[in-house]
Amino acid sequence: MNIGFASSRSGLPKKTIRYYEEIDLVNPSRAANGYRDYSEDDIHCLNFIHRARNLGFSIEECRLLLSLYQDKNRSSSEVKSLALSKISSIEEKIAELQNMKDMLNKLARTCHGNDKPDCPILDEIAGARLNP
Amino acid sequence: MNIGFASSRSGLPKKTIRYYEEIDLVNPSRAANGYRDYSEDDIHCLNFIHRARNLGFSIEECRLLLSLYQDKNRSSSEVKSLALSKISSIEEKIAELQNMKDMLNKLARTCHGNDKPDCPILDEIAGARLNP
DNA sequence: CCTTGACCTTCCAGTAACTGGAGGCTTTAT
DNA sequence: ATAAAGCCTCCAGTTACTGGAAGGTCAAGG
Repeated sequence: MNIGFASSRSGLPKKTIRYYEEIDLVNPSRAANGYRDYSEDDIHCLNFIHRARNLGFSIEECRLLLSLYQDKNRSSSEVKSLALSKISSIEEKIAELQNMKDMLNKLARTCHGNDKPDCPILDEIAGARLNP
Repeated sequence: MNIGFASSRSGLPKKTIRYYEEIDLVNPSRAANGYRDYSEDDIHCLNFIHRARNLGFSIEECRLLLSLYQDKNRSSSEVKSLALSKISSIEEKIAELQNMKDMLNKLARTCHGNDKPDCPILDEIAGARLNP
């Protein structure tokens, strides 16, 4: 099946699917006219990648997951540790964003938000007296 | 003062400071020998940007904040609304990450993590039966 | 005066993961 | 026959830097 169909079957944009071929992630065969020709297996891989990306795995992690997925001798612990380390890096990101949010909230609360130039937000950013 | 000093005064890498000049964010004057020569005002701007970046503002948002900061006729509401919209986009990101984390946790809990190939994580990614 | 090392300069390339567009085939439908 | 839709490749741009090469400048020591 050609790329448009592969795109609707996988939910990935055509551009992205071509990109995945360029980086050697999913390599479809080619039809006589030069069009990409995706097999059911290829679609399966695209779906797999799509879901792993939604779980926050990077492309390189997806490549690894895919190779584990296709390796009948894999150990599940390898996959689990990848998942766990991904969880902790997500937790770090959340904490960092939470910090930003708290600080911005603190700033926004003190700002009147009127048409006067007087702005505690800018003052604080300029002076870095967020936590005196 | 030259770039090394500006770097230690602002806490930004020299490369980053040069980049900020390249994109017209902070334009120092030049000494006779061609070296960049940062004024106190320039340092102040660099610090301002450094802190705004840490609060999660993009470069373009920093540019705007900086121009507001230097505009004596600004209205504080403009700054406040920027802060508020940043807060809500941070909240969105947090929610998304929280979702990823929950799903990964759900997956990791069901995986034995031993040396057998049997892996519910991969099975779920492959089949997308996360929320049946 | 010369050298050494620490500065500084510019320019080019690379990162992650796509996305958009130009220019040009092929297929399908009317 | 022709128009629209779909496909192809290649190039450039996105964000915010980061690393490195090749080379100029400056201060200290011998």
